[in-house]
Amino acid sequence: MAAARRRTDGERSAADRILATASELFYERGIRATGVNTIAERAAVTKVTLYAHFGSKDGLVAAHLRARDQRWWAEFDEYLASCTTAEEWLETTFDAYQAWALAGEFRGCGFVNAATELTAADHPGHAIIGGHKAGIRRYLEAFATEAGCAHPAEVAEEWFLLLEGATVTASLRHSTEPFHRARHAALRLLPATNRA
Amino acid sequence: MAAARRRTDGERSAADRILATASELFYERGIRATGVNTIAERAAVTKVTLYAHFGSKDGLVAAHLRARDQRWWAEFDEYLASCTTAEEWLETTFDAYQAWALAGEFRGCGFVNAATELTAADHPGHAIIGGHKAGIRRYLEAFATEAGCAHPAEVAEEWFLLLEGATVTASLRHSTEPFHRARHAALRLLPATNRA
DNA sequence: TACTATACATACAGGTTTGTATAGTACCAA
DNA sequence: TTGGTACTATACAAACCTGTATGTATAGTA
Repeated sequence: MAAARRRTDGERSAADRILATASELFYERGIRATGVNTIAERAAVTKVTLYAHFGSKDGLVAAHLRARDQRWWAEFDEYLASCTTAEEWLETTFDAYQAWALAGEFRGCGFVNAATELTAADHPGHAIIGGHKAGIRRYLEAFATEAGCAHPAEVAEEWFLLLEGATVTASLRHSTEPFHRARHAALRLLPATNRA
Repeated sequence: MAAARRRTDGERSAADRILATASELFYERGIRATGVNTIAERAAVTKVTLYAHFGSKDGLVAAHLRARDQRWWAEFDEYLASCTTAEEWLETTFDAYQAWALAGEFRGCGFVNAATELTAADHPGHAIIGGHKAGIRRYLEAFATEAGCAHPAEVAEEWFLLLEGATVTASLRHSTEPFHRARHAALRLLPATNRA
């Protein structure tokens, strides 16, 4: 029937378009609230193509989470590239979260939101989400170790809890002030365990 | 056709059964994932009765959030009834959260989960959720004031962020350890702002 | 006795969901 | 020129969704 339009040079592949569209809609509207029909339509792709690439909606959800994880680390690393001391890293981490919340429609952590929607305990997404969060905690622990904390794992965990709490609260309150407050608390927790 | 079975003495009304069932399923499976058909069936009630009482699914969601808020405060107040000093209140607050996470299937904060599912910004649920969280913050601020903190609002907010972060993290990790860690951090944040 | 409230049963409308089946088209490389 | 890849278009199955229409039965109250 209609033509399979030949993809011109700078154009993204169908798979790329599907994944980008899905990531956007899954985050902004939620996973259950976003149907594959809508994704296919917005990506200017047929449902057949979508299923050929991702197998199922759950497969697309997993791919979305993997892609989001990659994007997250790329942006985060770039944000922290100029830091030198551990204190600077720590502060900039909270600033990075705040900047992220200011850019575009903020709906909290996409991984946490996905986890609450994926009620099937064996969904492949849960492993990706867990890995993402574990990675952040390792990152923070490296800061704490570098800062010479006596118990780096514990301080890192406390920073992590502040970041998670600030993310949820900033989303609910439509404000970035919680990140500022969390940063303040994190700095106060740093010397107390360590070099007092 | 079949009888409208007369409710015997100790038996709950249809409305009560609907609300209890909905609260259970909305929390355990999520709001979008729970259909009104399922709720009616599990509550041993017809869909017509459900709609007569709550008007719409959104109406039922709002009623569920209101009821959950009431239950929450009742349990919380009871848990903190025996406390006398502000420090004791603070510690017991974190213990109460931990105990809550241990009882039954823990899926994080039902209000936060609901907020991420209710993508319509004008859904009546959002006001209830916001009120619930504001109430907790006020409670914490009262502790901080009683403890003689110089900046009670700010310390209370930091405790609040720790509680929120611990709740999300405990849910994702299927562990209550985050509450223990959060309590530890909260206590370290108490004297630092205040009576140092 | 008459009225009202509450709940029942059944059926359906109209839409959306995920996923598949079938057939046709455009391009590239051997 | 032939075959493979990547895609399009349309149509459908089967289940589920929210919400309503219609009629019936029971119990308390005036």
